[in-house]
Order: sequence, then structure tokens, then C-alpha cells
Amino acid sequence: MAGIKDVAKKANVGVGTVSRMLNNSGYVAEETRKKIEIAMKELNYIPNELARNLYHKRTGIIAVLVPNVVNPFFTKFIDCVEAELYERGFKMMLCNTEKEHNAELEYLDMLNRHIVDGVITGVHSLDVEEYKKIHKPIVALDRYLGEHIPVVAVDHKDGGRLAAETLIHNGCKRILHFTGSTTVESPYHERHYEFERIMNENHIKTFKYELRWNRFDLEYYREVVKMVFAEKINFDGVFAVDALAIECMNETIRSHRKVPRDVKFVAYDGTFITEIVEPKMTAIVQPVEKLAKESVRLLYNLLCGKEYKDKKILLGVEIRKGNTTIV
Amino acid sequence: MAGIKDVAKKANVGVGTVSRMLNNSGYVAEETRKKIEIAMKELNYIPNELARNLYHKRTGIIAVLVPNVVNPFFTKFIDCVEAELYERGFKMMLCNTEKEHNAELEYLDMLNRHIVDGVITGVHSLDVEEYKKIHKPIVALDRYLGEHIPVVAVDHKDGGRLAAETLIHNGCKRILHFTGSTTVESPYHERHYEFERIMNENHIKTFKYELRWNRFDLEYYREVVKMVFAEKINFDGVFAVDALAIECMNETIRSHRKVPRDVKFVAYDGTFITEIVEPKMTAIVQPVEKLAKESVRLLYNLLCGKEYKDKKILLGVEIRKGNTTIV
DNA sequence: ACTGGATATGGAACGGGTTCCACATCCGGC
DNA sequence: GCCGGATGTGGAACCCGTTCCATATCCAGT
Repeated sequence: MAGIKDVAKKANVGVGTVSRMLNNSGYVAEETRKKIEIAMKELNYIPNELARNLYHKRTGIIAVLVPNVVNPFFTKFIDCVEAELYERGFKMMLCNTEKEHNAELEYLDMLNRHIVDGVITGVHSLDVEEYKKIHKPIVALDRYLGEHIPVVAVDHKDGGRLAAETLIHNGCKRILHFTGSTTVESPYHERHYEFERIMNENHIKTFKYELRWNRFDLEYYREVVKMVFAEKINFDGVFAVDALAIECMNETIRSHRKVPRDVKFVAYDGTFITEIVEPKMTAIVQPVEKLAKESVRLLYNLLCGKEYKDKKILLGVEIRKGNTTIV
Repeated sequence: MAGIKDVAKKANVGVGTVSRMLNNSGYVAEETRKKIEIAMKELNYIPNELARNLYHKRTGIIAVLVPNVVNPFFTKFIDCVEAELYERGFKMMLCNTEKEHNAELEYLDMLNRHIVDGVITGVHSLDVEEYKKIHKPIVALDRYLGEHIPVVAVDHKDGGRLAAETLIHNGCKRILHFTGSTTVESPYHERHYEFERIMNENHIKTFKYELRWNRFDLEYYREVVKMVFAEKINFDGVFAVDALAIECMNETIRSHRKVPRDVKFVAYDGTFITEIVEPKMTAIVQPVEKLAKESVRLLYNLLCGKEYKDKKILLGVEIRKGNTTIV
């Protein structure tokens, strides 16, 4: 409860002197320092960050927007971003936009209301127009939000290529291919275009299913798997995001077909869940930690007012061979 | 950039009137309202939340501390807490204390520095003494932090009983039992005490392994599994937290033993990962969503200054039968 | 005509820091 | 002895809203 004025009075100095001492700025005589120190201790003084923030117009808080927290890709992203922000003295405000569709707007508005200093958004929902209005530090994860907002993503085209080539080398002829929703503009579509292109080139049949926008939960993936299996398609290869690939594999196993003998799987993302299933999944691995680091780095540059030439950062992907493919 | 003063000047009114209008408090004539509205629009005025916060001594931000974000139990907890806080108009600041051991202290200090209004802590590290000093809204998840801090937890004793009885009914005679670290005081130990008690009562041999404090990651679990398997113990039942149980099962399968025929598994927590492995795991399920809801409810009561009789909230657990046990 | 409550408004004080300017002192150099 | 830079200090102004008090008007009731 004690404020800087109380400290100043108790120590018989001016408020300016106390402030200078607290911030180690300007001159304060050693003797005065001690007097103030004693006064602070006696009054149990703790600076009120709110008042500081008001003056400096910054809070040291970054909002991170994700469509879903539970999806391991986003979980890991959040985890890494938090660590990276912490390193640079920032705190992370986390926002899950899945349930409340107006949450994204609300969190963006926080930029204007000076509650957060910047935003990292991995959300794939809002109209791009909303972002155009805002000229504050924003970085996008895997999403195009207009010219002025830098994007961090992986080389999805290469990811699509790796997946396609792997399934081809494994001799797959009839492939289930689950793509993201095309209602949002995002770099990730590249992997599906490239995948299809290569499959076409090689005259391999694919069965393409477009997933619904903004659903990343297990329940939905189960629905999709049930639906697809009901069609009794004869397939020998699957390309899908981690959790969906896994659900698909489990259903395959439950239908008494062997993996990888009868069906090969390549998962996209390569989060930890692809490593805890048996057989371990072959996966295209996104370097989530690097994505997080780059996102924070870019945002930090924006915050410091540095010029960023990096409007788009593209990181490499790798394939991690598991036992859902043979070669 | 425009402030309330600019608006007042432009609309030819006093700042008080503008403020009253913004907050819908006190009287403002309809005509004046319109004038102010126009001025606000022209100046593109957005209230500065920071100034508001300073006056009201609140930020609407709650810090949530967890030892690990990636562990699905905590992930789900965070997810639910965020949603619940959002409902009540609060934002969540997320802190992972795993990497930086002083992070916990720093985030607690935010309470004093008025950066956050309250704390929900699921962290199992800091000395309880640190918490005793703080008389601000704090709620603990599954951890005792002293008389004055309410705890939300599940009935671990019952969980231990359910696990024990299940393995016994399944005819297990030699059981691997992985317990949490006993260096922290937490309600969760109850499950291990009860489990051991029942096993002793029934003269069933257990092999007990105490896990290291504050490690919830896969890498560590793998190490533990490798270590235990190296001992070539002959076991027919396992009781462990989700991810560890899964790693254990996978290693079992890789050693060409059949699940559940040769070895039965009961996982503790029952997060989604126990549902995506084949065979699906039998698990003691913690009602994470309820834990989150109760945590937020208690914290909210503290924030409102309501008396809480609820110093300890105990929620029920359930067993979800999967295919890693037979009966 | 008088009174009192409802309606309406302006502006000073406040919340708790930071910064800057004015001013004072001390010391070394010429 | 004078000058100028380094050292040191107090306090007003500011950051941007909120609240409260003083003041004013209007209208209905008696």
C-alpha cells in the first residue's frame, strides 16, 4: 500500500530521488541510497508496475492466439513461445479462440487498449481485413494476414513432396489424403497442392477429404475416420495430420489389417503423439521450436521498431522415419 | 493517441462527462451523448485500459502456473481454465516453471506488483514458506501450500483403490508401481499409499519406483522405462501416469509380450493419449474440466472477497475401462 | 411561491510512478 | 579567484482515466 511518496517522506528526500534510485538512473549519493533503502524496507515498499506501465505505455505482455490449445502442435508452440518470451523479459497471455469466435477480435483490441504490447497469432479464422486496420506489432504463424504482417511458416511444399515421395517409394497406389480447409488463406495448403501434383504426375489415385475449418479435436477426427471407413474405400496409404493419421491407423488395425504391411501412413506435424503409438509413425516433422523462436524474434524486432526485411520466414521440414512405412 | 481530454475539448464538455458516458455511470443528456460520440469517432478514440487499471488497482489478468505445458493433463487444465476465466471476463497469463526455477517466484511477485489479480498454481516446486507470506488470491491445484490457500484436487485415495482393485481382479501378482516424488507435499501421494496398502493386504508383490521431482516429459519417462526393463523384472501389471504407462506398454509390446494377455496396464490421469494408443488404455480419469472450473470458481470468490469455507475441494475420479485390462 | 429531488455538467484531486528542469554544491584547472 | 563540468536533489508536470464535489437547472408537489 505504501507508495513512492511515503518512502520519500520517510527518508526525507524527494520523490524524484527515490525514483532515480529505483531505476538506477541519474545521480544518487551513497548516503541517500542507504536512507531510502531503510525507508523502503520499513514500509515494505513494492513498486506498482501499473503506474510504471501507464507512463511507459507498455506492459511487457504478449498475447498468443491459437485456435486450440490441446492439439500437440499448438501446445508445443505455446510452450516454446512462452520460454522464448520469458528469456526476453516478456510474459505470455494465452488465448484459445476455438470456443468464442469473437475472442480473436477482443484480443486484437487489447493491442489498442494498451493491455498487450504485441500479438502472435496462429489463428485461422478472422477476416484478414481486421488485421489490416492494425498497425501494431503482430506476427502470424502459418497464415497470410496482409502485406504488412510478417509470417513464420515451414516449407510446406517440401513437406508435401517428402510425404508424396515416401508413399510412392512404399508402393502405395490408392491414397487417403486429408487436407486443411481451403476457406482460409494459409501457407499450409502448399503441402496438399504439391502432394496432389506429384501423385497426379505418377498416376496414383488419391481420395481427397477436406477437413472442416477450425476443428483440431479428437472427436472431430474420429467422426471423419468413421465417415471415411463407412465408404469402404480400398486404400493402401494415408497422408494426414498427426492425430487424424493415428485415429486412422487405429481403425485400420481394428479392421484387422496390418500396418505397415497393408497400409502405410505418413503423418504431418510429427508431434510427440506420433512417437508414442505402436507402430511409431513416419512423420513430416515441423520444427516447432524454431517456429516459436522465429516468431518471437520477429515480434521482438517489431517491438524495437527495427526494420524487418523478413516478411516471410520459411523453415525446413524433415521426415522422421517410423514403422508405418517400410522404405 | 487521442485521450479523454481531447475528446472533451472537441465535444465542448468536461472530462468527467466523457468518462461518465464511457462507463454509463451518472447522468449524461442525450444531446451531449451524441456530441461526445461524434468527437470520439472523429478522433478515433480508444480508452487506455492501463490508466483505468491504475485507478481500479486491477488488471483482469490471472496468472496460471504449471510445471509443464506439454503434459496433456496440464494442457487440458490450461485449456479449461482459460475458457472458464474468459467467461468471467478474465485473461490468462501462462507460466511454465519447468525451465526457470525462479520463474515461480517471479510470477508470484506479480501479485504484489499489481500485474495480475490472482494466481492459480499447479506447480510443485517452491518452498511453502514463500506462499505463506502472500495474502492475495491464490488457489492451488493438487498441492498443499498452507492453511490459508485453498486446494482443488481429486480423491486420489479412491483413485489408488480403483487402480489396485482393477489389477487385482485381473489376477496380477507382480506389479510395477511408479510413484510421484515424495519431496513435495501433495494430495496425489494418497493414491500411492492406498495402492500399496491394498496390495500389501492382498499379499501382492509390487516393485515401486519413485519418479524424479518436476519431470513430466517423455524423454525422462523413456529413460525410466529403459532402466526398469534393464532390470529384467518379471511383472504382469503396471500402474503409472498416462505417458509413462504408454511408454511401458510400448516397450512391453516390443519385447514380444501381449497386452493385455501377459501384462495389464492401468494409467493414471486418463488424458487423451490413453485413448489414441492401441490397445486403448484402462485409466483412472481425473475430471480435469471440473478441476479447472472449481479452481476458477474458488479464485473468483477470493477476488470478490467472499468468505470461502471451501478450503479443500475434493472431486471424484472414475475408471475408464480400456483394453489393457480384461475384467 | 417555495421546496426538494431528479437531471446535468465541469473540473479538481487522485491513482503511483517517471522525467525533466531548476538549482545547489564540490572540485580541479588555469 | 573564477569557471565549468560532474555530482546531487527537489518538485512540478505528466501519463490517462475515475470519482467526487460544487454548482446549476428544471419540474412536480404543496
